[in-house]
Order: sequence, then C-alpha cells, then structure tokens
Amino acid sequence: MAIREDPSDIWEFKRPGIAVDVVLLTIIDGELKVGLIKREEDPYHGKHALPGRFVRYEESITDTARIAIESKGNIKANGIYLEQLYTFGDNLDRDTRIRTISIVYYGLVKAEVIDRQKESKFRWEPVYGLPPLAFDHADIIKSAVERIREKLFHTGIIFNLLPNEFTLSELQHAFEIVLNDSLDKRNFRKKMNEIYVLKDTRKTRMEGAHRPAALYSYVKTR
Amino acid sequence: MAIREDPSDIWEFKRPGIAVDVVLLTIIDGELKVGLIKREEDPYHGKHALPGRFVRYEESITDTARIAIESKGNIKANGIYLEQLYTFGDNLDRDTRIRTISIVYYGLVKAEVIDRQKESKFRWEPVYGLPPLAFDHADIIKSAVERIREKLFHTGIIFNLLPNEFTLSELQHAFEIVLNDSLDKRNFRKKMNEIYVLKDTRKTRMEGAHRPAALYSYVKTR
DNA sequence: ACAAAAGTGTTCCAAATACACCCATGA
DNA sequence: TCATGGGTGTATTTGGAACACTTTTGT
Repeated sequence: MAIREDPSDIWEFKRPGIAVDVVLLTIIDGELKVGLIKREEDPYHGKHALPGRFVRYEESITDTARIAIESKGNIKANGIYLEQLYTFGDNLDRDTRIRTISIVYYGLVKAEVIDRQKESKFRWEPVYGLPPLAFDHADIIKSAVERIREKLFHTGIIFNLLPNEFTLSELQHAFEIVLNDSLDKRNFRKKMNEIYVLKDTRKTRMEGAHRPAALYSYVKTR
Repeated sequence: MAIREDPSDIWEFKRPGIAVDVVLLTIIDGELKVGLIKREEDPYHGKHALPGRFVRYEESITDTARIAIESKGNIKANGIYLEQLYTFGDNLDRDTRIRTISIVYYGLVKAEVIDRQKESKFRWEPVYGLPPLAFDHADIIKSAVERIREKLFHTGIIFNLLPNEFTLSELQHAFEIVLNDSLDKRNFRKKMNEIYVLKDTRKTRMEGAHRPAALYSYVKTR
C-alpha cells in the first residue's frame, strides 16, 4: 500500500506465512474460559493452543478469524464480538517449520451460543488456571484479558458475555469474573447508571428463596 | 504457530503480500511532523504516503520497520522508539495491484538525529495540516497520534521526542504539541513530579533576556 | 526600569470509595 | 421465622482544575 518496493518485486522473494489466531473468551459456570485446541502433532504435542487459520489471498483477516472460529470451535461466528489484539512476527522460530506471522484477535462469546459437546479437540479451559500451552499462547491470553479489562468501564464490551436480559447481580458478577476481583454493590450500581443506559424490562427473575431480581437489557453506553 | 492446517499446506494456496508501514513522528520548529514519501507512481501519483517495506522471510517485523526507516527516511533507526499500532488487512483493494496486509508501526524520533537534507522524496510534513495522502494513511496517522496521547501521562514516551537534557518548559511544550492543546504550568509541573523521576542536572540554559531555566534529564516513570 | 520566561501553593470542585440496613421470597 | 440474595443513600477521601505573583536575567 505505501511507497515501498515495486509490488511486482514481491513475487521475487520468499514470503512468510501469515495466520490469524483467536483468543475466544466466555463465561461458563461463573468462570472465565478460553477456547483451546489440544495439539496432536509436534511441536508441543499434547499441549493446548489457540485456534487459528492461514490467511487466504481472497479473505479479509476478520473473515479468516471468523472462519477459524466456526471451523475449529464449532460456533456460529456471527454475533461474536471480535477485536484485533496484536500481531506477532518477531520470533522467527515460533513455528519451527515455517516462518509465520500471527495476527491475534480476541473474541467474546455469549455462553448461550457455544456448543457444549464433550469430547472434541476444542475445549473451554479456565483462564485463571490454564493447562500447559503451546508457543507463547499463555502470554497472549493474558494480554487479551488485560485489554478487555481496560475497555470494561469505557465500552459496552461486557454485554458480549451476557444474555440479552440480565440482572444487575449477573452484570456485576461478569465484571468481577473478568477483573478477577470483587466490587462494591452500591458503587457498582451507581456506576452502571452513569456509564450505560439500561432498560428495565419490567420482568423479574425468581430463582431461590429470596427476593426476585429485575431484568435489564443493554441500550447503549453514555 | 497455533493449531491450524498442516503448515505444509501453506505452499498450496496463494498468499497475500505482507508489509510494514511506519508513522514516523518528530517535533521540528515547535510542530508535530510526520515523515512521508511523495509517490511517483500510480495509484495516488503525487500524493504522500507512509514509508514501508515488504517483510522478507528472514526478517523480524521490527527489523522490517527499522530497515524501512533507514532506507526510506535516511535516519539511523537505532534509538528510535518503535511500537506496533495496528494491522490492516480487511480492505482487499487497498493496494490495487496485489492483496497486501499492512502492519503499521509508529516511531518517535528525536529531532537531533534527523537528516535535514532538502530535496528528497522523504519529507517531514505537519500533522495538523497534512498534504493529500494516499490510501487511508491520513486516518492511520490520526490513530497513531491518538495512541500516543493515551500513553503520554502513563509512560515516558514523550522523552523520545526530546533531547537528553531539557527544560521543564520544553517538556511542557512537547506535551502541548502532541496534545494540540495548552496546559497549566503549575499543574503540569506538579504532575511531572508525580509521574516521573527527573534529575536536576544542576546546569541551566540561558537564552534570551530572562531568567535561565534549569536543565533536567529523565530517570524513570514512577 | 522594563520586558520576558522561570518558578512556586492554595482553594475549589468532582469523582471515587467506604460503609449498613431493609425488602421480598421460599422453605 | 429464618435464610438468602435484591435493593437503596450518605459521608469521607482523593485527585484534578483553576488561579496570580515573585524571581532572574538581558537590554
């Protein structure tokens, strides 16, 4: 795109491979989980790794990310919030077989849409208790979580982890799970009303021997 | 790197080109400037563009960025602060000739090290008054500036635009130039002492008919 | 003596934090 | 009636913003 060598030159030298890898996050059973694939080949045989895919010539990179999610994670990729994290291309030996540049995205998935088949190579593993990972994928997952934390109070990103209707306690728990820290209930509710417009659905959820909770839906970030 | 197709497959399909483009910024004559190259070919003949380079197989991507800077900008690239901004790979028609993915870096250059030869294809143009740019490079420059602004008060990034010894007024002007806004002198100095450790060099700079200013050097960010 | 930038503290306001009790329900 | 989570307001602290005068030098 910019001024550089004449593009016809590009056919003349050997080019690195380019792939998209995705840090898929969701909340299952009150835990933050990341979608990983158990490797069945070397290097890192038996370790877990982020799902990924090589970028095809005719494919935009977000398309590549979505196709990777659908084919590896067996999830319908529309309705997944996707954002670019970082591009890794400095360690020439990451993939020992071919020099590969990796564009990493993170994606937030509502628990409702995940396919909970057991026994697949694709598994949801706890972020705060990761299994042994291939390559530097543990660091990548950590930086994805940090990035999300930074955006939590400035954007409506959290609602990508919640059903369309939720109680304020569920909302607070989602924040706490992502932050891995507890929050004060009253201050939290005050802040929610400051940063978001939430619609009271006039419905309630009754579960357990206690007062029913009001159900809200997300309208917009102020 | 991650689980994806067998890497041997990668030789089987046509791959996009991959390049690094660099938003080089410096302060010259009290103005924020970006290093651009005037295109002498289509598309965008006569427009300005970011310097860039295709990534070679054996080159890390920061190496690619540094080589692009040295060869296009005629600047010694060591001592330039470089950080990755974003990777653009969704618009399949950015470069009309070949599908190219562009990894964009931004770099901060001390004015002292730039080569001020006139008449070169490489020129320093004012960020707040850009000439007509090729592709979407105007947007890219804006987002680089935004990114730097976000980091200004949390990191020591600003010192990459200043000589090793500087007065507090120079420091404030650098902030103001990057922010494109003015700051209160007393609050500014208070904050500098909160976020940085600055060393008083015990030297002063006398220039003009007024009290000489103390010279400081940057030690670290608190 | 005056012009010009260097240097220095206090007051005010807004935002974040800490904190405790009543409510509605099922068992 | 008791156990459980739902729901609400005020006082305190902290950090950011506004603001004006004295100092040191050269001319």
